[in-house]
Amino acid sequence: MGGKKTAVGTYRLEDQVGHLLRRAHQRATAIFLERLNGARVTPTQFAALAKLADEGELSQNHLGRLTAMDPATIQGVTRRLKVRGLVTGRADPKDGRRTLLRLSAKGARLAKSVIPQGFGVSEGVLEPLSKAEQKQLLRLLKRLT
Amino acid sequence: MGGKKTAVGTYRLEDQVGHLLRRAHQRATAIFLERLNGARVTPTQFAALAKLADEGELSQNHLGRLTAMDPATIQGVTRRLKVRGLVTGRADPKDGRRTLLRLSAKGARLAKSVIPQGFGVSEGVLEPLSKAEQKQLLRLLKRLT
DNA sequence: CGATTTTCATATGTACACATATGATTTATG
DNA sequence: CATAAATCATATGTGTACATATGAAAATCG
Repeated sequence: MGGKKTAVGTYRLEDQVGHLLRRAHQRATAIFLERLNGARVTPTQFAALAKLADEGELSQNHLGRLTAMDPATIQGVTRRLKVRGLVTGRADPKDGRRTLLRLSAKGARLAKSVIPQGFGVSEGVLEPLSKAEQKQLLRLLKRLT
Repeated sequence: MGGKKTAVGTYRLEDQVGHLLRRAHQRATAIFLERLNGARVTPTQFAALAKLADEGELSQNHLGRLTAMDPATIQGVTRRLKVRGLVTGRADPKDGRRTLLRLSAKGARLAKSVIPQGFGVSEGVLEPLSKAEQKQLLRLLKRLT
C-alpha cells in the first residue's frame, strides 16, 4: 500500500500512456527477435530492408523518413547493413549530397525470406486481443501520430 | 506505386503493430522531454524516481521490476541518478546481495516538483483522441502485456 | 547572381534495452 | 549439511534513439 493521498501518491505509473507504450514496445521487440531468431535482423533493420525491397532505391535520409528514423539513427542502421553486405550505396549523380541505397542480391534474398515472417510477429503481438480489438488498437495507434 | 502483388509487396510496414508502437513511443518520449525540459530527467529516470517516492526503499532489481527495466538497464539508470545525488544506496543488512535504494532529500524534492507534470505529459500524448478513445487505448495496451 | 538557408550524410556524446558473463550470496534440494 | 540452483549487482558488447556540430552541396531568395 505505498501511495499517499497527495499529488505525488496519486500518480500511478502503470496507468500512464508513456509507460504502457514503452512496455508494449518492449514486448513487440521481444516477440520479433524471438520469431526471427537466426535471421540476425533487428526490427529497425527489418523495416529498412522491407522499404528497400518495396521502393528499390532510396536516399539514406529518405529511407529514414519512411521508417521513422532520424538521420543519425538511419545512418547507424544502414552502416550495419552495409557491413553485412545486405545493402549497397552509390553517390546520387543528380545530387552530390545524397547516397542512394539499394538491396544487394544477398539482401534481396534475405528480405524475401524474412518479410513474410513479419505477419506472424504482428499476429503474436496482437494475440491477447480479439480481432475487433486488434483493429481498434491499430486505428487508435495510427491516430496517435 | 512501390509494392508488388507478391508476399513481399503486401507487407505494409505502417500497418504493423510493432512499427506503430515504436512510433507512438517515440512521440511519447518526445513530448515528455519537451514538457520536462529543464528537469534534466528522462522517462525511465522519472519512473524510478516516482516509484522510490511511492515505496520509500527498494532493492535495485525490485525497482527494475516495478518500472519494467531489466537488471542491466536499471543499473545504468540508478547509477546516473546516484551520480547526480538524487538517489542513495546502502547494503541490505538482511541480504548481502542487495543494495537498498532510496531518494535523497534532493531527489525527494525533485520528485515532488516533477511528478505532477507527469499528468500533463500523458494528456499531451493522448490529446489526439477523445476521452472514450483514450480509455479504450489504455485498456487495450494493458491487455498487451 | 551572390548570399542565406536548407538538406544531406557523418561524427560525437548520452541514454535506454537487452544478451551474456561473472562473482558473491542466498535459497532450495538431496 | 553439502551441493546445486537461483538471485543480485556489475560488466561488456551491440543496437536503437536523439541532440548537437560539421562540412559539402543544393535550393531559395533578394
